[in-house]
Order: sequence, then structure tokens, then C-alpha cells
Amino acid sequence: MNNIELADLIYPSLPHTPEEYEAMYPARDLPAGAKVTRLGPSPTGFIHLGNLYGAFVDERLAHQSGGTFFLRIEDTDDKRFVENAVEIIISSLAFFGINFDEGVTENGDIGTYGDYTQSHRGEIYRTFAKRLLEQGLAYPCFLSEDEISAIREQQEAAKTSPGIYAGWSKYRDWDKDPAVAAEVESKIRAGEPFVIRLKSHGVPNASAEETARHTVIDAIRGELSVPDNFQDVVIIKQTGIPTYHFAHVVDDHLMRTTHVVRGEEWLPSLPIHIELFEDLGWDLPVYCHTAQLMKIGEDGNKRKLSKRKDPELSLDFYRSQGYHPAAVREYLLTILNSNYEEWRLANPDAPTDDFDFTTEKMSSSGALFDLDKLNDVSKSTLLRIDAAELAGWLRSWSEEFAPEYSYVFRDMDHLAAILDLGRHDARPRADLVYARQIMEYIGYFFDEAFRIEDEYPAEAAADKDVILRSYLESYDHSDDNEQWFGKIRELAVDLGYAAKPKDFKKHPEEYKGHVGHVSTVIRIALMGRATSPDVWAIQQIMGEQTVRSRISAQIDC
RNA sequence: GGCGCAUUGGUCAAGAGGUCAAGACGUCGCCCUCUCACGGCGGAAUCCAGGGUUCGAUUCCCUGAUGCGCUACCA
Repeated sequence: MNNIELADLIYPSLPHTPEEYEAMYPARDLPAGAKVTRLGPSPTGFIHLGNLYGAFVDERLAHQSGGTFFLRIEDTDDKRFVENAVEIIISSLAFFGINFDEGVTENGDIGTYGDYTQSHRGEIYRTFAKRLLEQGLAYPCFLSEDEISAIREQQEAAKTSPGIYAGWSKYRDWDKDPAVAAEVESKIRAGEPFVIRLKSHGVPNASAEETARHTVIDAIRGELSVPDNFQDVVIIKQTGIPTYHFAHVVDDHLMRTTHVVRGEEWLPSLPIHIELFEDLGWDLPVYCHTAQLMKIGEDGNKRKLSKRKDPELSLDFYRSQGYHPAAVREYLLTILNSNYEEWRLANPDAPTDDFDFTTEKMSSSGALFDLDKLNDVSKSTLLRIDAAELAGWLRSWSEEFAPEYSYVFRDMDHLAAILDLGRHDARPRADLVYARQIMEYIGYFFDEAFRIEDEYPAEAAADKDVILRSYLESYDHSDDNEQWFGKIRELAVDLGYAAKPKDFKKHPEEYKGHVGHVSTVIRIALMGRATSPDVWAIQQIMGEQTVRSRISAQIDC
């Protein structure tokens, strides 16, 4: 039995040849420099900030260059499949503005380079595995789990590299020993399970000097010196499904991906991929190995974002807290490209897509997620969103995540006016951060949420009723801001308070307090809080009736 | 254990063999001010360690430390 016969025995009938697949998926007709990128999530139904981070890189690279960005579902791990996962992935990404040109959608595949779901591509993988078998570049391996762990123990005892490679699986050189060849043949005919392994041409356990190396240019990290692979990695599992390594190489070649963006955890397996591309006679894509997003763990150390331990870093966290997608996008861009903030400062109103994103400006060390920074970015991002639009967005957020706030949305014009408070001043207020915070922040406008939260200031507490009563008497809703505050000042002076805080600071013994203490009494009666935006502006939005009733309610006698 | 990647203030970071080592967030103080926010000004705070190379190294090289990752028929 020779290689060809073995390959035929394993895969007797396949509908197409490798050459036919090459012809079916020809080089893409795209303008020069156009990049083709892809996102290949596993359908676990869970997508976190780190995934989004990578997805932005893919998206920007493709769309900035007039290329194509497609979605491929990498479901080669049958144990991890979650129902509806694909829908969740697509909708989560779409929510944050990540849209695909091609690949899997809710309504089937789009594009001519599919199928875009790996579990549907079995014949394709088998076709190329067969080619490798024919060329003696792969072999069927019948080692059982027990045998493999026995090998591992031996290797550990001998302090040599673990794994299956030259010298460890007798099936590797089946054709050198007629007995093994016969065994292989009969086992295949008997239908015994086996995997297909790459027959690596690398030299096992070579010294550093002897190890052949490949120079690869990583678009983020620059020149990489990659050692030769020598591991006979599994390319087709017992189930007939390919491993990530093989699926990556076959798919990204056939789908004509030009740039492979993936996490740095893939760096160690790059040698395998290089060998596979070489064996199949294909060109390497441009690799972009991104740094991992980290967070501070309970032990105070940096660690990679984890799906299990960091549910607050799942995209759902941001959605349920009500972070605006534009803010998350803006934040991610600031950590993705070190010159983004600078650009944003110079172009405060430009659409984010105008920014010239480059992989060279990406950091190769992992960044710590920084909620303070997100909040800061969010404030200025929200400032750029029209109040009516913001109100609508808040309503849909509330419907999905916080129906208890439905009272906020009874009058959308009223809400827009509230949100716009102080936003168009020469120095606009930046109070709004995320939906939950906004609900709390504007709560006092609504009787459902209004309550007295703060203490009346000690300096004026004794005069509270007097102040409120006189305020009510002199109140004229049609006063402008200046007239209104003039009256407060008058009232303060009449009662023995300084007209200006500075006067009080200079001669505290001469006054009970200053005008600020008096206005705080009014502020608390109206808003329940000692701090708020401009009282006059708030009153104009609240309406005279509410103003009068709230003040009256706070007069005890 | 082996291998890979990384290492500039609390965080994100720019940076070049000679710089007063940018900037942003946070923090502290002051100013503006009826409170808060905004804004302005200012402060504290950084080149992981040790060896080389060099007139000079945070920058180049080596070693180590630390962190992260990989070492699956997971991705």
C-alpha cells in the first residue's frame, strides 16, 4: 500500500479535487490594497469586550481599505455549542456597530466563498487532508488516549518535549514497516477510529542553533522569528472534524483572507500554521496578533479577561448598564490606537470612521480595562449626541433592561429638555455617562423618584421655613435667571447672610452664612439634593406648579 | 518544567542613544462660582533589576525578575 492507496482507502470518494476548490474560490476581485478580514467566533453565545476589541480591528482594516469583512462560525468543537449563539453574536456585534459584508447572517449565508460555517465544510477539509495523505505529509494515527498519556509520562520522565512527533507514534512511519502497514490497512477497513496527524518535517528537540526559523512580519508586532514546528498535530479529529489549525489554514486560504487578526495566545501555534501553509503550497496571510485586554484580578495581578470570571466584561454588562454603543466604540478606539485620542481632540465632531486606523499604532502589550476612562470618554461622546436621539435611545434601553423607569418616558419632549440641560452652554455640562446613571441623575424631575436625600445646610437649617416661605411669596415664574437670582440674594441679605461667599469667608463672624447656603435650602426643597445644575433652568423645565408644590411641601410650620 | 510574548507614573500611553521623559484618565491643591458639573492653572507620581557596548543609555546587547499566554482529538 502506498500513500495514494492509503488516502483512497481513508477517503474513497470526495466530490471535488483541491484544484476544483481553488477554481471555485478564485482570488477576489478587489481594488489594490483592499484587505479581507474575518471574525471567527465559536458559537458559545458569549462575547466579551476582548472579542469586540478584535472585531473592531477586523472591521476597520477591511472597511477602511475598501475590502471585505466576513463572519465565519468556527464550530469545530462540538462540545461547546450553544443554541441561538449565532444570533446573539450577530446582534451583539451589530449593536456596537460591527457589520459584516459577507458570511453567516440570521437569514443564511451571503457571499460566494462559503459555506461560512465550519461544521458544513467537512468535505473541503477532507479533500485537502487527503492531498496531504497522498503526498506523505500526513498520516492516520490510532494511538488511544491511554497510549498517549503513557507517552506523555515517558516524555516527562525523560524531560523531553511532550507531544506526538517523530519517534513516538509508530503509525507515523507505517510505510517503512510492512507489519504496521498491514495493521493500518486492516484497522481502517474494520472502521476503527483514528485521527489524521500532520507529518511534520521539523527536527524534534533541536538546539536553538539548529532550529530552522522563519521570519514573519506581524502587522502589529513587527518582525517575528518563528521556529520550525516539529509536532505532528492533529488536523482531523476522530469525528472527522478538523482542528482549529487545519480549519484556519484551509478556510483563510479558500476564503482569500488577507489579514488574520487574532489574539496573541495564538502566537505559539504560528509554527504549525506556517508549516501547514507551506505543505499546501499557499501564501501566508498577514498576521495581526493583538494584545489581550486584561483586568486586575482578586490577587492584584494582571490577568486575561475571562469569560467565566468576568461577567461584568461581557458586552451585556455595558448594554444593561446603558453605555451608549458609540461610547464603547470610542473607548475601544482609544485603547486600540495610541494616537486616537489626539486625533479626537483635533477633530471633536468628525465621525470615528474618518480616523485612519493602523495596526502599527497598536500596542503589543495587554491593556488593563479602565472603567474611569470609559466613563470619561462616555461623557464627551454623549455630548455629541442630540438630546431627542438620546431620549429615544434611553427609552429602548429602558424597555429592554429597566422597565421600572417607564415613568421617565411619558413625555419625550420633556425628557429631551431635561437631557439638554446645560449642554449648549459655552462650556457644556458633561453630566451624562450611562443610562442607569442618567436615570438616577435626572430622577428629581419625576415625582416617582423625587425624595429629600440631603440634609439642609447647618448654616441655614434654622431659617429653612422662613427662607422657603419668602421664596414662595416672591417667586415669579416669568423672571429671567438674573432677576430670579437677584431676589435670592436680596432674601439672603435680609436674613443676615452674606451676598457673596467671599464676604462670608473674610468675616464669618458677621454673617449666619452666605447666599450659597440659602440657595442650597431651595435646591434641596426642589431637587432633594444639595447639588444640581442651575436651579432657574431646572424650574423652567419643571413648571411653576411643581416648583410651588415642592417648596410648600417642605415648609413645616 | 519547556517554549513564546510583554515590561515608561495608580491606569492608558508618546518618545529618541544626549529631552526639563509628551499627552489623556484618575488623584491632590488653587481659580472661576449660589451648589454641582464644565473650564482654567498648578502639584504629586514613571523608564523592572543587574551587567555590558558607548564620552553618554530609559532607548542597543546579555542575564535575571515579574506578568501574561501556549504546552488538547478547545478555540
